[in-house]
Amino acid sequence: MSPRAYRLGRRTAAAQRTRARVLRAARDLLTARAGAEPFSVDAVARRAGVARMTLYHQFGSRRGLLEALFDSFADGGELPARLAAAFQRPDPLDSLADIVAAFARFWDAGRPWIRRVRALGVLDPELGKAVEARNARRREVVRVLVERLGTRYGRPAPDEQAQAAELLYTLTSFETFDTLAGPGRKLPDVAGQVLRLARAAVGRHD
Amino acid sequence: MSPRAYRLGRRTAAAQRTRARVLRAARDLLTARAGAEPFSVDAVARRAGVARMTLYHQFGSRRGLLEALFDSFADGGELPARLAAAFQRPDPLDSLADIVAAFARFWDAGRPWIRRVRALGVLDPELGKAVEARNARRREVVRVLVERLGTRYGRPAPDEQAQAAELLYTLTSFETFDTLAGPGRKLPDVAGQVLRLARAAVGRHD
DNA sequence: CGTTAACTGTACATACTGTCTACCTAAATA
DNA sequence: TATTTAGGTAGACAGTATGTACAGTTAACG
Repeated sequence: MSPRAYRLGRRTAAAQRTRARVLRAARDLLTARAGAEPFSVDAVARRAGVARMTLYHQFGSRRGLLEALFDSFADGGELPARLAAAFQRPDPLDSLADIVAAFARFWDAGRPWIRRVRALGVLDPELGKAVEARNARRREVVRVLVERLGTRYGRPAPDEQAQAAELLYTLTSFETFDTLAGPGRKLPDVAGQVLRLARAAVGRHD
Repeated sequence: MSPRAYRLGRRTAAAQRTRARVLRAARDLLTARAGAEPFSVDAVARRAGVARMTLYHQFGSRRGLLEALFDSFADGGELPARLAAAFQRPDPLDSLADIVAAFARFWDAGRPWIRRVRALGVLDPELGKAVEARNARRREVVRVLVERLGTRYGRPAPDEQAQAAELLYTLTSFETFDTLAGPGRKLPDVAGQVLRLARAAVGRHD
């Protein structure tokens, strides 16, 4: 697909490396114990072992850093592959189960710091837009799924489909997972509970 | 030195009045369009028409102000009365419906600023404790309800009851309501959707 | 070798929190 | 009436944060 850029040069390579190091430091800092340490540009820079100016040079601003962090996580993970695999299932109810499980894994992997980035997104409207853009993808995923369910199991009224999509969107949200998981629930248990509700949301109970 | 007995009459009345004015200003500021204006102690003071020092004098700190704001909302509303009324219903399934409706109303009334206070609670662990304390009440509400449902409709295994309580806790959370309501859904519609899931959560489908 | 760009160091303007001190004023009390 | 008390105010201050400006260093690149 994309031709491998074999002439990219050591300069950009090094730049990408520091970029990655900074993002990792930012993630670690956000993950750190109970939010005791405030998330400041300076703290991230110190943790990454670079100058504060490097951050502004590379990300433009604190917000830019957070957006880049959010993007790196969303793109870097294996969520897209898992979602694609879920849609391969012949029975859309199986797809639903896989999708719920995929999001549960996804949220669980970055729980402590995703929670904070989202909180920052609520407080900073600009950052909030970036978060919302990611949510739009999930919204599309559930919309397509509901469509398939309608085709397979009999199509309900359009507004009922829309309602089902809204419910699935909410059930697969980070907030639902985070609240339900609480301080120490096991991942499969939580995913199972969400799936039960999700089946109810589309009118297919156990 | 014998501290003179100083019974407070009109003074506390006046103090309560400024207190209320400040809290109102804080609420309005948090509600203000899209969070454009940052929530600073100074901004609240200006909006309330008092000196910044008055806020520190009255609430101790920015966090104290936010906690007071949160408390004033929780205590001042009609939620407790509605919950009490809900528990009067003979059929616990009717109680469930009323409880869901009560929380939906409650969250809807302060949606724009509750969202921000909760975000601030995520970022500030101390403030988060205050928020969590309020959630503990709701947790107790759903626990008692699940207990009643078990008595009335046949008691499931203890861990199933615990799971049902967790689900109801999540479904009645602000985050669920806020996500589901989106930008422009009608309150009764959202409450109805949540109720459907809540009934599924306790094993009572339509 | 000269150019370019990542990276750095320092200084600076701005804004916010929180503390301190002194002060004014009106209510409450002796 | 005289005095105490507490709510509210004003200004200065320290500490920390973001973000900008600018000059400097270093190493890859043509």
